[in-house]
Amino acid sequence: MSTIRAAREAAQSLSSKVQTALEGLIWSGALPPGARLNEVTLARQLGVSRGPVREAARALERTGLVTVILNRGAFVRTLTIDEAMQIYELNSVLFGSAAARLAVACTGEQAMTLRAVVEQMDQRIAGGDPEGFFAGNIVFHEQIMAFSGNAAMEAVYLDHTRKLLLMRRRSFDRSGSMAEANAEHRRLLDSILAGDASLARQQAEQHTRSGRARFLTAIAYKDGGPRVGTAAEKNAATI
Amino acid sequence: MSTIRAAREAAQSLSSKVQTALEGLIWSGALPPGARLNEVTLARQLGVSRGPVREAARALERTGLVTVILNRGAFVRTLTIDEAMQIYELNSVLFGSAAARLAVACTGEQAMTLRAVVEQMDQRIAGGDPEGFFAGNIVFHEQIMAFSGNAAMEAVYLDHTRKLLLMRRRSFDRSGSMAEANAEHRRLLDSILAGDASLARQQAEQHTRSGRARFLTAIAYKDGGPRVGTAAEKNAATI
DNA sequence: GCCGCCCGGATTGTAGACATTTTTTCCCCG
DNA sequence: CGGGGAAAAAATGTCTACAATCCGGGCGGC
Repeated sequence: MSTIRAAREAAQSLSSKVQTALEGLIWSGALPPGARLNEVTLARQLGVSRGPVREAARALERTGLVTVILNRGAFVRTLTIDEAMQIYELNSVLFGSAAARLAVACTGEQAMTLRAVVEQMDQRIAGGDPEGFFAGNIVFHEQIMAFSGNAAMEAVYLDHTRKLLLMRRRSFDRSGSMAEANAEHRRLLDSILAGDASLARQQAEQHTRSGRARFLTAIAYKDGGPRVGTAAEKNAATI
Repeated sequence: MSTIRAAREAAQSLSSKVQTALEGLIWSGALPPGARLNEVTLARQLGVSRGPVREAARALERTGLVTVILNRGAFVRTLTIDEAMQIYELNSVLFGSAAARLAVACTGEQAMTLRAVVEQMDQRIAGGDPEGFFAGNIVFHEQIMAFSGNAAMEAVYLDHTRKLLLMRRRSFDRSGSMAEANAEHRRLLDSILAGDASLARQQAEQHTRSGRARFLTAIAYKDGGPRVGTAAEKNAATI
């Protein structure tokens, strides 16, 4: 029956598979920000026709990964710092709301799950596994959103976090950031378990802001610093 | 040059026009919730090929108006009461955040605009123009979201409000609701102009909850009441 | 020497045709 | 007379072909 499940999952439309492939190409940098998605080239590379490629591109447009211009095609979206800041603010509100909700309605099982994730992240920090920590970090936030019980909020959070993830991976290069972030996770979890909704909301929002700060620091390191400051005119610098 | 502008606006892809047409069909009830979007029929009716219809349907899927199932097509989405409640909660958080932000950063021009909208709604209530009030109500909320200066939040709010609008129009059938809602608008605007972010957030959230209550009342009237209560098992009743 | 114009190549937008899946219908069997 | 199953019909998924549009290079005029 495992084969049945496999066959069932394999039976998704070509567009979906193409969409996943395109996400991978964007992720890996093979399609850098600003690049145009040439329909015939991509179709040939992926061994499909232009139709599925077009549908996948339009789907990616709705998720915000690309923008399409009439008669000119789809371009990999370049997120400005301003847009990233706005997404952080949005995520802050959503994550804070979810934490507050969870503080008054957290089950024992959920608490154990969250504790386990935090423990695991600590181990991965100690073991020098930044990729593992990164994955655990995502799980922690997504679990809290999922446990909050509002599917609409969760979907919005996931959508926007994915956009940020396109560039955020580098934010945790320094091990100090990871320990700092996980300490915040632990404090937030304590507040939730204590049932203090107001404190949990505040800590969740603060944690998101800290993540934003870590992200900006990483950007500054990467780009050499001065640019972030000088480009403040429009903050149009792509990341 | 007016002709140039007109030509420029007319020069949008067929998919966009088809999408608008489909939204209209769903809006008007010609495509009731649960109905399947027959590609060849719609294509024939609209005088285009299946391609644009498909693209429009996929676009509508991302906006949440339809859901598409592999090999079965696109169906007009049926929003459950649970989902509507979750969207109200999400909107409450977003609207509250925007109001709080606006309370500390509202310009004089923005204040005048909002005041004018509220005045206009009052006039339309007095003039017995529920459709006009309904439009003004949307403008008021969207203006606050726009003035808050976070495009990401605004986009999320608009997207989800549009889903609710599919059914919310009937919520204001009783004139008492309109007066009540506009009184809340006025109080919220006063808080914003007073610069009290905390109060503005609270009033904005409260206003959204009131809107949810008005909506539930309208639903109860429409469906005869008992169903909402008994269907609480899964709240799967479509609206 | 520079600007504007025109034309060819390339690319996207749309239409129509074929393949695959789903749904419906109808017949046969119990 | 009701239910199961197979075949036909219909609908979607995908592919190929054609039309409209946009970008870059070269030419002529000022």
